Amino acid sequence: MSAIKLRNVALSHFARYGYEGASLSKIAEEVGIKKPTIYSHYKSKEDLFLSVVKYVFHLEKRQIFLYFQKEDKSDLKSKLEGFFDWFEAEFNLSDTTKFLLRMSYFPPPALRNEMFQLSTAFIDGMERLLYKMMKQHQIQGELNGINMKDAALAYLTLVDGVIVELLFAGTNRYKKRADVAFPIYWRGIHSINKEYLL
Amino acid sequence: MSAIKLRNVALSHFARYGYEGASLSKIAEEVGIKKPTIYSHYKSKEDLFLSVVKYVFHLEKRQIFLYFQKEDKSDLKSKLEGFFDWFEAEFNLSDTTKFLLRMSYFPPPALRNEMFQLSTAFIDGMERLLYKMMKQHQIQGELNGINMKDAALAYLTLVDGVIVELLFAGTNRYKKRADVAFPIYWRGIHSINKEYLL
DNA sequence: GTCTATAGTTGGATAGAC
DNA sequence: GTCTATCCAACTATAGAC
Repeated sequence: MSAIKLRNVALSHFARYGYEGASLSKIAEEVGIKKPTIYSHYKSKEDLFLSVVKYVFHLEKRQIFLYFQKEDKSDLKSKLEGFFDWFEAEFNLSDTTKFLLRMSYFPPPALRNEMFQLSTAFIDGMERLLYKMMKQHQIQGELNGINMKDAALAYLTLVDGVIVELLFAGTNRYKKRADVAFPIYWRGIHSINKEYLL
Repeated sequence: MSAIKLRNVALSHFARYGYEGASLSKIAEEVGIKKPTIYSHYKSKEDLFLSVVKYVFHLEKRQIFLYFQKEDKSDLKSKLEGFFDWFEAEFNLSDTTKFLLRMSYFPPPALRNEMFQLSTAFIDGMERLLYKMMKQHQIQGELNGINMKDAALAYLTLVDGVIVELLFAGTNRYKKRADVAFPIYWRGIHSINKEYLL
């Protein structure tokens, strides 16, 4: 009954080597079973992959939701700013995020449509979550006169821009980007001075 | 003498299917030659790949340099803002950018170090190019009191955040991100009002 | 559920004729 | 430079014993 371990090892291999680059032999080897045993759990490589995909999307959504729900940093700025540190820790802890990013950006061609729908739904969910949260802080007076939908979308853009640096340039450059770009974003959504609109 | 066509087809296949997913048989088929003929041009798949990599980095650097050098939009804001439209056109025209992004984010494991160095150098070059250009506009008085290195880095972060949306969500969402996030960035680097620093 | 054995295909790569 | 023919290793997947 190594179904869970199998899924976790598969996740890690897909994240590191891609769908085509991942080998069922090597996955089985790391799990400690023989290759044909995989087929008693999943009927094909695609089946295994899709199982991992669904698991990862569910997990990631939940994790991010929990982060923003936490009460220890109750003001919005701390939450948005602190997200980068939290994310880096998550990223280094497991391969789920790397898997999610890789398979969203470059899905196996045969599963392109399914992946597109899943990742679009995921991003939409993030946008709604952020929007809802920012709206609450607007009522509390922290974000007067700001277009919340734009602010949420721009924040997601910022997050993506910082994260891709983590993918291939490592922790140091990631942190630098976050430290530099977030304050500019934060000032950008607050400066409603018309002088700067053109 | 189909060396150039071979390189272009290989580029397109690596971009769409990844290093492992690309097949020399299929590449040869699309070129209109037989598979062993590839080996009269390149001594291995890795060799073909690295040849494409160097070509693409050279090309991309040159393209971006030329865009920012152009004189038709001489003010900085137009250039930074117009980059997104220009980039989208480039992206849809060929697979070079997709190749570059894919192989920078998720290089073939055996070539991880080489790719890391190449993409780091590329990004550094972009940062210097932007910094230099912004510095000129600062002298002209367009960007008073702004930390140029930070502004350049934040702009690259913005660009990356917008581009990744193009990778998997398509043109519409890409444009939306650019339209929403750029003005916030632009205001962010201009609002030196200390009220918004904390 | 897990194994051994193996089918069937495709992968990258080479030898040698033209 | 391009081909045919071929090699060998690796892949996904299946059959059938335990």
